[in-house]
Amino acid sequence: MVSIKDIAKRAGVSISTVSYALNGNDKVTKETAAKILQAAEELNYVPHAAARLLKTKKSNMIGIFLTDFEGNFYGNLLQGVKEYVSSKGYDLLVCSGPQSRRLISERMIDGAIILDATFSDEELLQYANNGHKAVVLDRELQHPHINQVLLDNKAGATLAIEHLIEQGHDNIYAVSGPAGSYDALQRLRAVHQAIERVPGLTFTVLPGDFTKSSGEAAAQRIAAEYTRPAAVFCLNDEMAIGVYRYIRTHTDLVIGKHIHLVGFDNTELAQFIEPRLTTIDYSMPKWGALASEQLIKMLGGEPVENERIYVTLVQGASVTAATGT
Amino acid sequence: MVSIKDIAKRAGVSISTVSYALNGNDKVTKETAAKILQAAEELNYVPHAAARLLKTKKSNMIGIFLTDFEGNFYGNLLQGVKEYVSSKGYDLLVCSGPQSRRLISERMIDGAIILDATFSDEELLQYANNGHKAVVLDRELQHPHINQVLLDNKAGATLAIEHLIEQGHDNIYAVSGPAGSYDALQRLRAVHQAIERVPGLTFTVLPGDFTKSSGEAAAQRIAAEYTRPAAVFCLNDEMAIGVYRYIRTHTDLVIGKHIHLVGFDNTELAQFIEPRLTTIDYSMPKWGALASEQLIKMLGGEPVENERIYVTLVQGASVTAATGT
DNA sequence: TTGTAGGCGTTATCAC
DNA sequence: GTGATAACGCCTACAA
Repeated sequence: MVSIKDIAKRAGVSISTVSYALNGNDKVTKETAAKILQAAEELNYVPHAAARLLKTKKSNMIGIFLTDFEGNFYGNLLQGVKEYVSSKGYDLLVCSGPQSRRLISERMIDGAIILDATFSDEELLQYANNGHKAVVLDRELQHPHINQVLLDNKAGATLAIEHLIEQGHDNIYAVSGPAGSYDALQRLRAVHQAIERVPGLTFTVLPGDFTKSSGEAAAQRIAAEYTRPAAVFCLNDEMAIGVYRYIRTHTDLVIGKHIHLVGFDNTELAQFIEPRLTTIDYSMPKWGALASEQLIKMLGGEPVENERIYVTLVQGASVTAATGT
Repeated sequence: MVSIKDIAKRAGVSISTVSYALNGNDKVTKETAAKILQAAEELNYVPHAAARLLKTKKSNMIGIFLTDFEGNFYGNLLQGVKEYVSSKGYDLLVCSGPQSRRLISERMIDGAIILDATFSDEELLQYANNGHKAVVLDRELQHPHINQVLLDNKAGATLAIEHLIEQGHDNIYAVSGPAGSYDALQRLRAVHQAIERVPGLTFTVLPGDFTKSSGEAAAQRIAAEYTRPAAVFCLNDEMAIGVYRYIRTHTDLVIGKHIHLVGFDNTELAQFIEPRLTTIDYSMPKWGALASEQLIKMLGGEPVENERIYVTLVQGASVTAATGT
């Protein structure tokens, strides 16, 4: 592998001159610089990132940590992150799994974006204490080196429940999320608040874990005890899809008539399914872009405030007005 | 940041002894090793990856390069790769965009998996000539440092067309893929071969680029010239979804009756859409796992052969038998 | 303007 | 068994 030493030899100068020339330092004359650049070109020199990192302590890479690679849930988020960070001269590494965390502690990346419930708060705080910067998308964590960019789960869940109530529904189910999920917890809490505001509702919480199959299980339960139209708020679209699948294949009930359904995330599938799923929408790319903006500001030592991503309700035919009582 | 030097000082030994102890070399006595490990623990030492890499020339990271992060097309592939490589002690970095290529040339990763048409063959060969190992999923490239794991596009496209013909269709369209795509080229070539084998078919190729909107454009064209049932083979599911969307929202034609549709990839959406899309299926995780297996073998200096991923036809109601002539 | 030298955190080769 | 010491490739005062 060719190093600056080789190119120094070929250009007949010292390695420091090469380094200067390569980094565009104007201490070196145009002629020698040209000579050096040419030599570098001829040898097709590429710098060794590790060596530079060792010295400069800056990798110009940022990492985003996801629970897994499944679903196209994250595609737009990643796109948002990538575009922003590369406009700032950073590279993006997408990471998943416990092993890849060494990228943080071993200083391969300059900062991290976390959307991965398998990180514990303690672990993250530990990294922060060791000087690593991060922005978290899935929890609240107070630390000078940690910034938050969170979904407005409360608003979303409230919109969902209020929409069902406005449509005249009074037999309401919520399908919850996995135990460790911050988003699920926030949403469920808001659901309870919205429900309690209106007297006379029948309300049931069914367990769920954000997977299709848990949606199916919930649908089975709902179908089994069906006596009158039910309104179901699944805490994410994935589970709502599970409900669709079960209701359609195992019952004679009809979504949008007997079962009224609301999801959360506005995934691609939600838009294509028939009838279209009523759900909570927000901008994934914006979420990603904002998160990376915050992170890069932190890396530059700028002060940042915690941010929030706003949500809206998109209506589909999966919810219609209740007919009489 | 604490380095082995610090821990050497605290344990009252030399840095080389520390290094030995940390790497589990049995040249050092149990007692000193224990003392050193404890000191490292107390200082909560973490090794600096860049320094190690500089010395050992092994990062234990492999990179997979994708054109973009969109769609959940790659989720299962990535899962397959990740599981395999982490079982072998490697980390996976998911990369996209021109900038991230420096990970290869700057030796941050030990090897690369390429599924990104924006890499040119020349560029890849250049990397290979510089000693970098790669397995390619989207082209044929002969080089001792490059291995191929390709889809059996020919079989897939042939299955698709033959299925349409068997169902009695004789008015056949193919919606092609983007210009640079190896997969698209292979599929289209096989389509032509299958078509030519049967005399008396009406056959039209429509331009496409693997996006939904190009599918919609094709559907528009097909609907405009509609006189009798048409059988359409979209070279991927994404475009087939576009066809659905256009046909459903802009025409009175019915998929599975007037328009018979086949896709390629068996994406999640294809399974949920009504009527279910007939498409070509293959195992994404297996593709990923096989690719990484080949790569890791290459890294270990083992010889490898090019591999192929087999495909099958899955039938949905988007294609039914032609009714009379 | 250019060269010398030291150091970044490791590993590895020697002596002791 | 343990400890100096020289790399690895690059950057950067400081000297010349």
